[in-house]
Amino acid sequence: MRERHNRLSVIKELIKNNRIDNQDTLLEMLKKEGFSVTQATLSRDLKMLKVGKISDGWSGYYYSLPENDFVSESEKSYIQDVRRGIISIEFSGNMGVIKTRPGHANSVCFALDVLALPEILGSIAGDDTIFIILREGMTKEDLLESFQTRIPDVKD
Amino acid sequence: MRERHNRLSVIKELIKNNRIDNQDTLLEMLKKEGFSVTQATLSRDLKMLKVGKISDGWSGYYYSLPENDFVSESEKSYIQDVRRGIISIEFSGNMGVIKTRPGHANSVCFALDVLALPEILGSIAGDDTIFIILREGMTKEDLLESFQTRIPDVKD
DNA sequence: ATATTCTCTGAATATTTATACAGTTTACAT
DNA sequence: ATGTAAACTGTATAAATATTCAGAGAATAT
Repeated sequence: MRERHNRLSVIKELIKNNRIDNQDTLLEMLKKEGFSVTQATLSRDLKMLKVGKISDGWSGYYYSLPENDFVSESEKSYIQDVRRGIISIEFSGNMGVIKTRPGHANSVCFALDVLALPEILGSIAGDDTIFIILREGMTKEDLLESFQTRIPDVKD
Repeated sequence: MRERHNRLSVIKELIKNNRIDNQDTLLEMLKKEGFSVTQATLSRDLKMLKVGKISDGWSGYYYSLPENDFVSESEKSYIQDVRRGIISIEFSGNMGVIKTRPGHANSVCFALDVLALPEILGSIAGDDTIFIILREGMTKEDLLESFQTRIPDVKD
């Protein structure tokens, strides 16, 4: 009776790939996938999967898998942005200059902003150059170390 | 009738500092804070605040403020920069002029840049004055509203 | 001033979600 | 084989949350 197990992973997929905002519609989708259960069971499944219901930032709510499977998913793409764009980092006092491939400064800068490294007070991007300001008390070593851990494989 | 505004920020605090898992208990807490409303109103408030309900990883669910208020701790310091420096905003056509305390224009301008309000196409700072250009299709009302939500308590 | 619109609200109700309870099936020990 | 416990589920219902409707002020326009 490993039925539930399969169902759970299907539910996970459905939630990841769709904007679902109530159990009845999810129930429909499940039926199409060949799983026929009642709302009560689904409710239990969702609880088991620790699914949350969060705002879409506009006027509605939708189901979402717990942070771990999500935040890091999105974070990964930012890390990729950094990896793809970055060429070098150098420092002068509390300022850093990141050189990027042409046109990549913005995506890298934005990504850094999202990653919210504690060492960086702020950053501003041109076309292939980013200025970063270290937060007071932070050193370039601190930042590079943070890079090492948050964005592995970025050489310096 | 600025009642709701106050209530919203109290609700925010309550949610941030407590593990609340239903509206009735939140309603109780609100009452103790001097706000007496019905569940219907609270439901609307929560929607307005984009509050979500997420798993505690164990066996229950609790209310949680949207990522935004959390992801960018760094954003808070920029918001502070704006609050500290700004004096007034006025508009003429698609241009805006922000007056700041002497020497603050740059920090405010930089902060606005980081906050990346969608209504602002670009901005340039002098010593106590910032010019901003509204993005096409955006109105000053849009911008002021954006201010309201991103940088609460900045009067205009 | 009067009309008009907008924001905010409560009461009642609809919708959505969770759970108590009972029944079925499987696993596993005796 | 029989008993017992555990996992899983549906039905019915409770609990939680959202929305419809109507109305009261405030704000703005005429």
